[in-house]
Amino acid sequence: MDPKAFYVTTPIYYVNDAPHVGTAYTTILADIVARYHRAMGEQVWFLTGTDEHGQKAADAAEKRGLTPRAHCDELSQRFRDTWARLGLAPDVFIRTTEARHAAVVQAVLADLWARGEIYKATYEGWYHVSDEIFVTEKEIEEKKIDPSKLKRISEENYFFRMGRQRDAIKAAVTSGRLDIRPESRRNEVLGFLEKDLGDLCISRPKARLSWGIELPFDRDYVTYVWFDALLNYVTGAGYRQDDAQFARTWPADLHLMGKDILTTHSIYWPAMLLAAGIPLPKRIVAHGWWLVAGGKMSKSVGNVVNPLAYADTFGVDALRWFFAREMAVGQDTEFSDERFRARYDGDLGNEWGNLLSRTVNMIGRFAGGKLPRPALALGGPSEPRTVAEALPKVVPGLVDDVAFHRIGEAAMELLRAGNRHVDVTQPWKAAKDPGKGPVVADALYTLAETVRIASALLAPILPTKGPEALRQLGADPSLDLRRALAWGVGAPGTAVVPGAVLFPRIEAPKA
RNA sequence: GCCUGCAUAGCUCAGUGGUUAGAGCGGCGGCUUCAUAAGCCGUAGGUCCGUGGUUCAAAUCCACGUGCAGGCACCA
Repeated sequence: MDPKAFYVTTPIYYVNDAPHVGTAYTTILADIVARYHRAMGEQVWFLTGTDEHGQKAADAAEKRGLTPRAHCDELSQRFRDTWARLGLAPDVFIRTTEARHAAVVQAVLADLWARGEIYKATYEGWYHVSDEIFVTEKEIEEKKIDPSKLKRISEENYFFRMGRQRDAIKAAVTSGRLDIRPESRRNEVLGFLEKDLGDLCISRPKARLSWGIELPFDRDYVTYVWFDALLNYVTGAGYRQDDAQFARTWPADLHLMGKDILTTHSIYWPAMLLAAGIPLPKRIVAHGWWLVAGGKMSKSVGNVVNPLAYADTFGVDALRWFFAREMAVGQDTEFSDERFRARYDGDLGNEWGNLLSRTVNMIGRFAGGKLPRPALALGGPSEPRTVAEALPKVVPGLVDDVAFHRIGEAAMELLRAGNRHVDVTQPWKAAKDPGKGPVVADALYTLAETVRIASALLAPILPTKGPEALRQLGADPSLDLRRALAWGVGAPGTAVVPGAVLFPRIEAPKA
């Protein structure tokens, strides 16, 4: 049997929101996760996609004079185009409007209905007549809705017995079988589970909303959001379509998402899976928001960051680096032009790109363009070597923790040690002294290994620039990361390939 | 209203009882030229939110207060 693949997901994004910094961040994060696991020799299955049913999509389509299908085709394509532009390579881009997904949703619903996990009941509440939606008392108060627009009505609907699953979910979270991170979010979920867990309304009468997946046991209704959207994670893994694929993909190893939809994923989704008899995902990680000037980005304030503009100006790799390096997953973090430039110029240009330049150049000038054979074994002891040799022990754990800011910091620490080593050894001076050939060889070998290892380590975050740096050093970009991290892999005699400056200074004033 | 978390250098943060509290960035001074006006060295800068307590010893544990963030308050 094929080995289990590492299965990482983003949420499927609602088509009526255009791709923005939040969705771009989540998707890039998932791509980085996928690349690290691939770099370490694992099979990977990376899913993203679009959520396309529901009132907003139907309304928007009607306004444009399009069928919902045509409207969604167009908006879904916008996400695909954006991800392609950002160089993201999901293994599957799922759409909730795919026929195979409807089949999965209906099969699960039919099964739950047959086993009494779904029942019909009456919902009574305030209905907003012109908006054609039910509103809560909280919403009425907060949005100061005009009472004359509200009507008290009751409606028959179908409910999923979510409350039954409370203890099982709690047990899964407490035991760590369902690992929710960061810990503060896990506590939040456990707090939520302390109280009674209600059942979940999962339907809408077609008379009110027809753009959805029909309930298999009542053709007058479609299912509402939860089963429709969440089951994509199993559809995309081959559930009820390809048993072999499902077996090597599910359970998901990592559901990534913004903190806004944590409850949905850590309560509703596990409840659905438990009721359906499908194993739970292993881990849920909720990340924070990108803030601007200390506050949330908002369209009305006009302070929304367009990540594509940064990718266009500085390159996709630079955007990925900023996302990975600047935000500790789980915390809110500020996105500013100043910080972006500091990361680009400081980390990428000065520490990494510049060290690559000076190393390749010195090998060209003082070693005939080939990686010299060190006099001392592996170039002798040195600070960069000490730093590098600690990496294999910590990197896998950092990947597992989705702690890419720490991986970035570790790479920078290595590069800083490399830059110091240049000053300590001063190869350009030693090269003038015929008796110091061994010193030059050791220094240049040490520097080349330093940059090679840092570049290999960073390649999953910067999938263009990392391999480019490795090629300039004559190293193999396809080498397994665990192997590439080993000091001494660089073979004496390897020709360096001087190339373009890795991160040229960009003078554009604003992205 | 209830619950949780956080509060450390100008900025972002590390530091979960034990010598003069650390890093990166930024500031200031110097050195250097292999390199992308890059690099290196040195240096300044902190009542570790406040008050009280536990302890031989507290940024670190406890209580209260203040501030900020978040969750819940029967959101189909």
